[in-house]
Amino acid sequence: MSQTVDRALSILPLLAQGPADLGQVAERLGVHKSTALRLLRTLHEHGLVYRQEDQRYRLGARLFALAQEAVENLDVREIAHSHLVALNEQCGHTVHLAVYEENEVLYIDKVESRYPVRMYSRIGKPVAITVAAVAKLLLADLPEPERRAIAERLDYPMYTSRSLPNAGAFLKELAVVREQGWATDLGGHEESINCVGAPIRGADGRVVAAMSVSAPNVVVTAEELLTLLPLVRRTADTISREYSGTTPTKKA
Amino acid sequence: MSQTVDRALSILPLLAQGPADLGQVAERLGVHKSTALRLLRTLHEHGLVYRQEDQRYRLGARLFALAQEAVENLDVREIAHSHLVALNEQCGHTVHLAVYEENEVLYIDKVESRYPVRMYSRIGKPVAITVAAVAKLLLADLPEPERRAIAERLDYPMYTSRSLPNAGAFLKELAVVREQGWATDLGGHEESINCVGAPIRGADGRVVAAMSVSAPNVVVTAEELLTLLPLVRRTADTISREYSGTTPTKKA
DNA sequence: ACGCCTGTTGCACACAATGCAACGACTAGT
DNA sequence: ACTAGTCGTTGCATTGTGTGCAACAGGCGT
Repeated sequence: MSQTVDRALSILPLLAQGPADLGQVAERLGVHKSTALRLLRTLHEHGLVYRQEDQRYRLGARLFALAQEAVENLDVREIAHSHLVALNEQCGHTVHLAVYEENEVLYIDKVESRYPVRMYSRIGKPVAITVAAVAKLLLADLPEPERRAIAERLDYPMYTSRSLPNAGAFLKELAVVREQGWATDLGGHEESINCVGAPIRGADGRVVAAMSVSAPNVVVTAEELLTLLPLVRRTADTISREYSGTTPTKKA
Repeated sequence: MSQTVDRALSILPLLAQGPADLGQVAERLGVHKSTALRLLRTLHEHGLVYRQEDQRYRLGARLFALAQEAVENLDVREIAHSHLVALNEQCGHTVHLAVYEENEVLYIDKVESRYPVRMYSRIGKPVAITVAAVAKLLLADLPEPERRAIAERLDYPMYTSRSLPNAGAFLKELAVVREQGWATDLGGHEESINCVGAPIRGADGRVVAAMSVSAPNVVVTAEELLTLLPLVRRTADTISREYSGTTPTKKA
């Protein structure tokens, strides 16, 4: 809608791929160097880009601070956190919390496994949307047309032989998840990693977040992990209750 | 430098404090509602703001993703990480990695303590700049005029009775740190928490990052923590060497 | 049904962002 | 050492683009 801002913001994902110098930025934006310079300067003043010693630009510090403040303002996250920690202390495995937003599913909290073998993931990282247990839970709750639209639009990378291969299989899986009220990912993303997840619901019953417990085969088998399901569901329900009871608006 | 972009970017920190509706945004920017609307729309298209059900705006998902990609592109962090993990496995305490950028010191990596009592911190969060060991290390290496300028400009909150109270004391402490090549924070931020830190240097000898080990009194006394100093310094030096040896530009 | 509040759209005007060209700093090549 | 080339930076005229206004639409409460 606003050309100038649009151009300026396009610089961010560009720099996310790695540092770039003025010429590169100007070229990839399709604008004159002087224009790119001014945009970069403005971004710089706001701390969103940083100029390193070799004069190239990269993303700046304030971006972290912003993302940080943003994530801390999410009510679900704040309420859920202590419960996730408690769950982790009981079972010892990695616990994740995720939300759906604008066609993306992303982790907003994580409690690390206490076992030496950890799975790689990080808060803020987009989730493997077609296979992760939390993604299934979040998408399964969307209104039917939107769910279908997204399913059609997605790519279905075969991370492993057990990844869901296409929109049909995915939608079918979502139907199952929706029906049973919990979800799994048994080696669909990483051959040796399994997850069990449950949804967190708001006062109106809509799914607002999803949580899961993940563990590699070498620590517990899929069957053993599934025995944790009642515990996971109970934790999710506890969080749901607490979340629903919250006064809608908090502080200023 | 660019008015439009400037205004648009000013919205981000504003929303970081919490969700706001169109009117509030327009008012706090000092522009017409229609202007604010267009700016917000542009931000929205880029995923930087999200419109929640009650129509209010808050920071969006892509912000996380950007911050995430950004932090993963930092060479120091990538190189240091495995060493930090190794150090954590040896001593069991929380290990931090921080950098200085544009008047701010911020954590860019962290390995959690294996002890049940953990200190609160989060990567992306600005560091308590006047007391943290890593902050002292990073500021101590700045050229004298800049160091002095920053010291004068800072606030000196008395987190505890052992916090550094003013610019004079701070600069004196920095001189000591600079001289000895390591730093501590003994209860200057949280009464019961101590840290020992060491600098990581680039090929030219300049400090590019700083690392520290933190532990609460209830786990180890300050004296015991100080016995880890040689280990911390050795780790920092190892990282420095590896970092200096890196080819300046990596991949595309 | 009415008024009030908030978000949204179309439009004319003015200003602010743009591209150009010239300059300065720095590197590399001969 | 001089030149040719590259890259970042600045001042300026031109116009395109962002702006505020005023009118409209939709929701909510009374």
